[in-house]
Amino acid sequence: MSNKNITILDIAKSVGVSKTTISRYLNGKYEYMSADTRERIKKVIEVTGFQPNKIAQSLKSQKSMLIGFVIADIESPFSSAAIKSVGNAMLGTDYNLIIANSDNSFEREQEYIQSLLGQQVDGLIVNTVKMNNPALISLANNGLPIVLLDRFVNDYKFDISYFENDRSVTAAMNHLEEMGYSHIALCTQPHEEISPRNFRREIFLKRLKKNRVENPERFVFVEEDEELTINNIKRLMDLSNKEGKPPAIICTNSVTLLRTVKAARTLGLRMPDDIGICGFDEWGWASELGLAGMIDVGLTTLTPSMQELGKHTAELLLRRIKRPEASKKEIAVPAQLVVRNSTRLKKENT
Amino acid sequence: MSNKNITILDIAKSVGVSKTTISRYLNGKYEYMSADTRERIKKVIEVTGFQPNKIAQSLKSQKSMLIGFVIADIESPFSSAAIKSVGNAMLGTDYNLIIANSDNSFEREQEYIQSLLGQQVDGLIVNTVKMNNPALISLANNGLPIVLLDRFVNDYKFDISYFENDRSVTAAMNHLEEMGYSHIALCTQPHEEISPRNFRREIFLKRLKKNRVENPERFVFVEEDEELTINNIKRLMDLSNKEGKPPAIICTNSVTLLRTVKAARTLGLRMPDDIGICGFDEWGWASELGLAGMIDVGLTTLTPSMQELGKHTAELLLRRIKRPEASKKEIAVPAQLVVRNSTRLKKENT
DNA sequence: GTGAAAGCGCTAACAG
DNA sequence: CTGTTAGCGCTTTCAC
Repeated sequence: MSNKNITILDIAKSVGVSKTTISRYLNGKYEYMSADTRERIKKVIEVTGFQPNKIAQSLKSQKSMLIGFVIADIESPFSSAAIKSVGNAMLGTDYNLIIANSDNSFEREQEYIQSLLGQQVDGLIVNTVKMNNPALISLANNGLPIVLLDRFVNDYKFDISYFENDRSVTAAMNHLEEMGYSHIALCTQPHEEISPRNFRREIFLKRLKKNRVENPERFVFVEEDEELTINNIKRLMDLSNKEGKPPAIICTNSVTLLRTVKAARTLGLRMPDDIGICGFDEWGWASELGLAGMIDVGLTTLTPSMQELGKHTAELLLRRIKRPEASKKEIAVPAQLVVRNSTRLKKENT
Repeated sequence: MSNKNITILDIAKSVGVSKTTISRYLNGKYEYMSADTRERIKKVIEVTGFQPNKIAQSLKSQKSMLIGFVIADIESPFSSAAIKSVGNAMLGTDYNLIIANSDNSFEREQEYIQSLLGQQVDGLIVNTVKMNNPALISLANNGLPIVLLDRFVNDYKFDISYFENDRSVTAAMNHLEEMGYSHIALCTQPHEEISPRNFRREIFLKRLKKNRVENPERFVFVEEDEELTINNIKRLMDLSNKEGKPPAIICTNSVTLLRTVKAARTLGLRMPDDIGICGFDEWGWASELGLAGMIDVGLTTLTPSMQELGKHTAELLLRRIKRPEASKKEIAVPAQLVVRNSTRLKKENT
């Protein structure tokens, strides 16, 4: 905080005018002063390198120009890409981002939001941990600009930008069935309170039911660690061995995707013939570099544009801040199915 | 900023005491009030959900509890991992991070720092774009707590946490020579103003000179895009074809590493026999998941602990804030050479 | 054109 | 134990 402690008053004295005039200068109200004083003020400010104290400005103006960004798991590539893209989208504006990592804890999410409110943020971007989130609803009702990131909250319409789930999962299912894989499993993380995971799971189950797969719940793998992944893959292999056709797995995010590929490798299974693996990939920069194409034989992915997600999120929030009464908007960002070798089952295997 | 606008005064009235008492309560000075009033204050605060206005607190206390974090390129995996790890290290503290992305522009770096100073940040973490940075030096001289992240600044001793370069590059060189690769090249990005790139380049050149390689500068590839990478690899292949032994490349960060692998694939070159590729890998999250092991045949990497880097950075800054006069510290975080298939040249090729 | 003064929400002497 | 008061650095009426 050691901003040389030079204040508006110092400048005023130095120029030989009052605080008021300096303040006016800072706020571009040049019509209230002579060209001469304006010029002199400019000089002094340049020489001294004076920076107006935003804290004091905020106290008066009731605007902090700060946006709170609460992310569920800063360790995941989704989050990195989200920070990057929202950050980029905020660039032209005067807003700064404060990042908080709730680390998948609802309690921490609550705490951070409280702390950010204390910080007087002008708005909040929340990648929430919980679908059931009355606290968030009440904040929104109190007029705090809030935009959700990818995850919905029950019983209230927020501004939100999210990845389109329905067509994405369906596209992957279509592709895998066409290639001739036998059983198809969905590999996800605990989902009770996370909306996209729920959506994806439901779409998947609906499809299996349509296909008259009995007891479809068997094919939803909820995994928290590698050991579980390995066991699930083993089970799946056993099932499909009886069919004479290999199985496939759809992973609902990049973390599970990598974990699944790693587990398959550990088990000595080769893609695409022993097993087909594909999944959502939100690794931002690395998507553009073609990471998925370089992993193992090349991974088939559902690749959404993180840049777009971030851009929409930022825009929604700025719009909400500017027009608190505007109607809520939900923006779906599509994910593109990029077919690579990991699911290109050779026809003779079918 | 719509914090329901409830202030310390509202609480005071509601409890029937003065602002002072509320303030004391907020600051834990319970010895200044009766157990009874304390209890009543607690009740009212809970009921109202009152949050003290940090802006006002900051104005008084001259502490914003905000740390500015200026990153050179938020798109790179290094940055994501750095944000994550510094963020984690700040968790227990009351400080919040404001992230600014200078996007490799020195001008933007300057602007952001000014803006953050205006924001009255209590300290700065800078992953600077320029070794030659008098502005940063003058800020430090003015008593602003500053910690550098990985990149040094000339002519001034800052607190800094950085990746150890000397032993890392040397270890990679030793390994590649042992495996029997002919020419070894270093693949880097423009480095004039970036200290680690300079260091790594110098260490590399010194080694080549020691090996009596003529005109060693030929083997430093400074690349900005994929096309250049492809051309450089072609040149290198031509050179080593004459030797009857394949060449190898050391990449100085994960971006160049991925680009190089991709280019080699494009050229139809297989690792490790046609070409050996290895490099620094700072992709944090993915390191733990073993990404490098999954790319192509598995990449040999120099893997530093991002967690450690972030932890040290945060600690250095907090220490500097607490003890402005403490002597400066430079902390080197070692990178571990992890040998994988991409450089395991089969002996018969030698 | 310019300035005096009040006040944003909070803290910290100083008095009782 | 509790309250009065004077600011923190800035913006904004209202007067001149």
